[in-house]
Amino acid sequence: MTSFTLCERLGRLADLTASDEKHLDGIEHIERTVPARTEILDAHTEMQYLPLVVDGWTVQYQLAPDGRRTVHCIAIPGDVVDNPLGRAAMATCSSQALTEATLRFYPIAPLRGLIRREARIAAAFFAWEASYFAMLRGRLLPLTQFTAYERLVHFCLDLLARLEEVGLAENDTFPLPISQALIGDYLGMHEVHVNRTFRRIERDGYIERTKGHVRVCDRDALSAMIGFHMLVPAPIVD
Amino acid sequence: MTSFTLCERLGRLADLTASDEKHLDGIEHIERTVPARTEILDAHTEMQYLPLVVDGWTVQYQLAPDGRRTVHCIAIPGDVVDNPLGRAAMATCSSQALTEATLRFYPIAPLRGLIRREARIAAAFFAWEASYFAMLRGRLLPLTQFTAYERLVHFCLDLLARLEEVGLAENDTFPLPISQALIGDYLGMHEVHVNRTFRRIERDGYIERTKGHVRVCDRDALSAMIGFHMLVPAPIVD
DNA sequence: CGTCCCTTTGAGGGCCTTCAAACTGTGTGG
DNA sequence: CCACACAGTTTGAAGGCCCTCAAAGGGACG
Repeated sequence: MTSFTLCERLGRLADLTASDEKHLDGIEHIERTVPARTEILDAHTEMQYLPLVVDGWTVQYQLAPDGRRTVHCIAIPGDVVDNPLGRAAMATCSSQALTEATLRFYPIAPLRGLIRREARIAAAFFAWEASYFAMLRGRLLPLTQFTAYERLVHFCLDLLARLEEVGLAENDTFPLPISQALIGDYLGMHEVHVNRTFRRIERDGYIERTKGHVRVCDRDALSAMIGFHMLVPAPIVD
Repeated sequence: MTSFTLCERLGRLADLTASDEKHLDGIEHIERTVPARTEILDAHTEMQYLPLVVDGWTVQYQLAPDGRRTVHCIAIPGDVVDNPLGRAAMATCSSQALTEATLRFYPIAPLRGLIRREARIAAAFFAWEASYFAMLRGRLLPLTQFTAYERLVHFCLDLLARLEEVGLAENDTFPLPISQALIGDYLGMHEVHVNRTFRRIERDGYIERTKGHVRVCDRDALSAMIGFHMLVPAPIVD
């Protein structure tokens, strides 16, 4: 369930013809497994490949000149680390592996060619970008209006839903192999406050935390608390 | 300079053939001018049209169940209010006109057909979506790490650059026909604090405010203050 | 001239940050 | 096998940025 090829991933976003699939599968790609903390992308360098996460977690982050950091995206299997195909190939963020991670790197040049020639492939990339756009928009209300407590609740529900979708979470339990400092940079709050707030949510009986995992005890109550159903992007249909 | 058709707008994002342009120009659209405060979109209703702003300002916002509001996008001429083509047609946000505004509404069904059949048109929509994605990502560092002062500085520089690009700002001066409450909901701060912070920036000599307009006095100093050049999305090239 | 929307200013309080340090678990080398 | 380094978690105390509540002032409009 977690081993996507680019063709399979795009096939979920648009109806590809057999010819499209042949084109996509014909692209030579590089598969590589790297240990945790490996740098995958450097900001301000030219991207040669589209990096697709097959296994493990990666993060995309941006640094301010003074060292402050924001996390653009926490990528799980099935996600692209960064997609340069719709814009200049210069990487706008840095990225590194959070766990041991396996990635597939697809060369950009032939993909650009396919997008120019094959409408369904271009449409699939369009839909893919739209889904990432929707995901990012879903963070605006939490980031601008929610309290730390609510932001963290939203974070848990969102990650649980995303991981369930690729078969990496069940029984309301999901792995969380990342530090609280990173969660802080993702949600715009400080490491120390992430910790205090997490413990408060746990003390309130809404979640349980064990080593590297979180169990959501009362999903309905948490969803109602933050109106989660209203924040989830609509599924892609035609 | 501010009167875009959809075809012209897409043509800036990909190389369209004469045939593509004919297809796009062949789509019957509705042009409508509405007074300020007119509702343009309602969340949770089906979108039938792609709304392109030709003149005036519009805003896209989302409400939390308890009434808190976040502004997803401040749309200026050349922007789409919301693009449902890459996803389900259900509107995810509401939208209204901030000033008197002229919009062109392009029916969705024929556009979906074109995207499925014409690769360059699909590619242009992909690039368009990618540019909105990049714009949204550019707000993450301000929203999560910047102080209110820095966020407001970023807001001014960003809006100035966007308006210059469509010929609606010059001499470091741009129109700002929106309330401080709305700016607050865009930047995740309260109306009152927007006001205090704006006046502080003005007192510090960085900007001047006159009725409905802002002049950036020391653009270089402000850009350096927040590392603005590092936050601007890269231009679209092939 | 009154209403409405928006801006502006003041005072007080709370959420979150900042600084600091102790604690835990893991891997490494002597 | 222990000492040590290192990364991450946890807790405490103090302070500041921003929020909240409140109200006055200004401009547009009927």
